[in-house]
Amino acid sequence: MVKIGEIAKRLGVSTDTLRYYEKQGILASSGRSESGYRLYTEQDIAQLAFVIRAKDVGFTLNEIKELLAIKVDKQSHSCEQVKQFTSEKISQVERKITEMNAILNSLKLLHKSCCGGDEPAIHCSILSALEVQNDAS
Amino acid sequence: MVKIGEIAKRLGVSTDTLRYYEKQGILASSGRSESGYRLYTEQDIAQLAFVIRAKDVGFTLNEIKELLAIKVDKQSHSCEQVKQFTSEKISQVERKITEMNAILNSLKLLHKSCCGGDEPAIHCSILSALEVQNDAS
DNA sequence: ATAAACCCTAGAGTTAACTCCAAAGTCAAA
DNA sequence: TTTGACTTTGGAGTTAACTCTAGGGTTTAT
Repeated sequence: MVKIGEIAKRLGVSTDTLRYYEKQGILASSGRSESGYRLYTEQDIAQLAFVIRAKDVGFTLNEIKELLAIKVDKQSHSCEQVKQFTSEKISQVERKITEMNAILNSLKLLHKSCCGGDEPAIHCSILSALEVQNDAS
Repeated sequence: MVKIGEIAKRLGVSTDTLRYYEKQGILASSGRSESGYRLYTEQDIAQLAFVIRAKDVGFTLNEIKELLAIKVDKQSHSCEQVKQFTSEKISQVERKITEMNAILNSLKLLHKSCCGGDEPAIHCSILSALEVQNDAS
């Protein structure tokens, strides 16, 4: 059980952010000390790491909340609901990966062909790189 | 040369957003009509498509502006600068793709193992899926 | 035992990225 | 020719996700 400052430092976020996430229902601490300090478990840290990763690749906190909320039990979601929801999210992530790869290819093309020594620098902007891709497709 | 409404509809953004992007130096129209209407070329549309894609995968407008600004000419950037900058961005995108794949794997695991009929539903949350991944690594 | 470094809450302030509004000019169709 | 759908500008308003401040309690190192 670690205090808020420790987990903040370990994951590179501010303590304010952690309290904000708690308020938003993203990540509550597992408990409190006698004096009211938040105490986090390793599980909490794993969850927070997931949140940060998901945020970094463009998910909103609300979407992340939905992801974290996936559970199968009597009260909340049925199996079917979970299957459906995860399917949608899988497609969404796969689409993002595709888009990311397109951007990556543009950048690589740019990196490779821009300054080719004697050759004319024809592909020296993202846009010209994009054009080449479009031509190729 | 198409008007702002046309390009907005084709790319699924609002005309307000396009004017906002212009103000931010992300994408200016190629010209204006007699009456002052913004006119866009197919090139502009390609550029805007890139902007939208980059935004969708988590780049900020400022980062996108940097990407679009890459050019090699006497006035602006040297070859070395471009090489350096694109290298950094390539690493960044590759890291994002890795993170995205981690999330994708969690989701797939969840999708596959959550509702396995008779078997107990052990991997029924992102967190338990994450744990399995951590155990495996 | 006291200063420094930590933690608490409530609420105000900030930034990015839109989004909306008012007032007015332009264009195509009936 | 006038109605309706477009466009213009400038500026105000909104939302998400923090970030900061004030005023206080707690822990730890010296």
